Amino acid sequence: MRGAQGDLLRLVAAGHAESRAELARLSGLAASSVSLRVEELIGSGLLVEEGAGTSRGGRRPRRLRLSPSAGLLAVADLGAHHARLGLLDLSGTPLVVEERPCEIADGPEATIDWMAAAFEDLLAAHGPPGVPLRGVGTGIPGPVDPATGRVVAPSRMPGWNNFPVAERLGAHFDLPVLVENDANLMAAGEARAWPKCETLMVLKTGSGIGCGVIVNGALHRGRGAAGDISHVRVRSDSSVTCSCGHDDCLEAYASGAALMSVLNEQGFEVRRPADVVALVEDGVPEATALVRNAGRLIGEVLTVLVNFINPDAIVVGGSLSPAEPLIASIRAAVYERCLPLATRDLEISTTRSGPDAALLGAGSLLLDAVLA
Amino acid sequence: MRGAQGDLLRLVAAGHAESRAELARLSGLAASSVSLRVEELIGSGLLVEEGAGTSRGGRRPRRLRLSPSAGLLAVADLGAHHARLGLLDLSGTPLVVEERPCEIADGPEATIDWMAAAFEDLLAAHGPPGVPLRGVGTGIPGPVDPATGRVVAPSRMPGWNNFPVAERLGAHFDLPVLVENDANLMAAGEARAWPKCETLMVLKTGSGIGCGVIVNGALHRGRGAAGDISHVRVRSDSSVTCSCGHDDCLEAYASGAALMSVLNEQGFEVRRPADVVALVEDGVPEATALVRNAGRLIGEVLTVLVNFINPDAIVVGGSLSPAEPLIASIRAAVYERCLPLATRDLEISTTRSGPDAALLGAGSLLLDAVLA
DNA sequence: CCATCTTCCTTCGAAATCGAAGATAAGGCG
DNA sequence: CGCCTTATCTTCGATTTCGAAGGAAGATGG
Repeated sequence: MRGAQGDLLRLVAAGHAESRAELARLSGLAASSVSLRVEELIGSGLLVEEGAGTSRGGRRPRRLRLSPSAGLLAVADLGAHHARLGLLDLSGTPLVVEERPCEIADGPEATIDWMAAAFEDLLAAHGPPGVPLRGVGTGIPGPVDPATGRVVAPSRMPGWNNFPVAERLGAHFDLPVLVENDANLMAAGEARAWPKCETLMVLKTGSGIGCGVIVNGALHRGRGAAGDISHVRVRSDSSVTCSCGHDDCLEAYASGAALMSVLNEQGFEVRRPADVVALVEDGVPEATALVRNAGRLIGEVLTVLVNFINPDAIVVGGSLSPAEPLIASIRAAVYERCLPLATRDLEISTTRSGPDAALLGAGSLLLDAVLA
Repeated sequence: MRGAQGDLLRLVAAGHAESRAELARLSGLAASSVSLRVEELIGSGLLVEEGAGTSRGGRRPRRLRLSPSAGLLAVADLGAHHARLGLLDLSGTPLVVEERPCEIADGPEATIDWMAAAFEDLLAAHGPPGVPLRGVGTGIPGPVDPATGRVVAPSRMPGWNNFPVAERLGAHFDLPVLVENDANLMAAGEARAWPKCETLMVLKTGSGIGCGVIVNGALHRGRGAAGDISHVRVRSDSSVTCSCGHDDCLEAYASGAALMSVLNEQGFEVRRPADVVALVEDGVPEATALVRNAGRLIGEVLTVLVNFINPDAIVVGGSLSPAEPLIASIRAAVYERCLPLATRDLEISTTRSGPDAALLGAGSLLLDAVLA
């Protein structure tokens, strides 16, 4: 969408503006120009006027929304053994979300082709007739080079190194394509739920430990690995060699995989990070102690980062995040050791967007490409 | 300066554009509009056309510069016992820079009033007649709340806590006033010398350890303390309690003050960080070992941050930075332990802007306020 | 030396944007 | 209920910006 119209559409779609007046304030355009463009957008069927908003002391705003028939986005979040798939409208509202089994170890060609078929499937089953698909996107559990859309040196994705994911996915759909690290997508999704926070750290605690960073309201990608904290050296009595070849990486002590391996050795049967959470909720002391120690280690790493970028909030998500002791010990470590100025208004809490955060984030980022 | 004209002026002043064509490319305006505005700016005496630039295969650009008579900026960089003072033109080029003794421990009122007098002094001696002062700014060796221009909980500035520096300085000059942490100013100054780097970490190694962060080309302030790494816990055999009350802060091992105190105990006479550098250059093994250890500790802290924000470059400045072993051991630690993706094109080197980096940074930031 | 290409800059009618004024639609208050 | 205040949205003439076309000045290459 060209020029001013695209800007307005983006503001509405992203949820930043709901009325002509808000659009004028946020876009910097004159109110009269906004009205003209909005009429055009309504005329072309992309926006709809829907009832009135609440008054702020004067005339009530006429609420604007993206037309449900403006288009659809198909998004996915790949995990090691499952994929979450969803269909969103252009304002990022999910029409349908499903989780399906999917082995990432089957390699990139098979996985991506499977994903494309699943998207077609969802469209046929849940896509309103006549509404066009406008973009596709997926999250990848490994580093992604933002420039090329290739996976770069992933640690747990055999066969994917340097594979041009965006290209392959684009071959199925002649549309804007987004390929992004899963923690980054999660961060982008959470960012919409924390509108007052300009700087945000979003932690994904599952089998691995991922982290996405929002600086100044925008996802910070760096060279594609920004937010990676899993191979930070932690202070520890023992000494463990991580898969990356270095000693005492955070991941080797505090990731879901590390916790599971210890618990399995101790005779518990855990297969997924959620099983660890279940043990903690059942009050199994070994599990609780382990999780608490993981939180302490993660928190100690975060102290450095909190002093450094002064985030407005730290959001903890991922399959391990429901474990209360985890977030409690993260909080304790951060509040104890960070500078007062950095923690004064710092909020540390669990996800506001829930398990679909990454899908919502994919929608949010895709929007920019679709309405460019 | 209102609207489009201000944007163009800023681009020229910041050194991003030198011709109408470049302005058109960078501002997003049409070439014809740029020409119109530039004519107006030349007419009002703010811009001057000065010779021709070098051809890039076609007609040579007509080079634009800020008029030397467009205005002056008075800037300072406060240290514990000295202040650097300078007069810049609006393009950030220094007319004069001086270092004068100044005790920050004399308290804020005395220091700021002294600074105002020194500015008047410089203007009288070096300010071209008829050229107006357009803004004043200063760097402070402690945290500054960007919103209020107050000093917040400084560690080595008795009597300054919560003092409204910007307000007091503004009472002397009815002009835009900038008050900013000194490491942040240094970062802003270096950023101009690293135009291809979007993300930059600038380390100030002197009596203390400061760090400024440039993300996406802009200074990241966070809550005012962003970049603070001096109170990060380091791995160490012994145990030292820092002035902040915690154990084993980086500052307690690797700051110039810490090195000086150890060397003094060993019978060397060192009064300033530069004396430490001199010992190292004289090949005194005790000093070299100490500096190398400091570099290693700093480097280990940086590994976390490099993995996290993936900077394009790390710039080391400050009075300790001429010591070769310091930067060498920082490099060693970072390259050894960071992710390959993060270090692939990472440059780690000493300052490009030299000792005036902070003054140049103050000019750069002040410009935004002056041309707003 | 001359044709051709590239880049830089200007000209001028068309289109978009602005902003002041006013119309419209609420809530608050005596 | 009338009147004031606040806020939203529209109308319309003035201003700014755009973009296509072309002129200016130099590079390139026979």
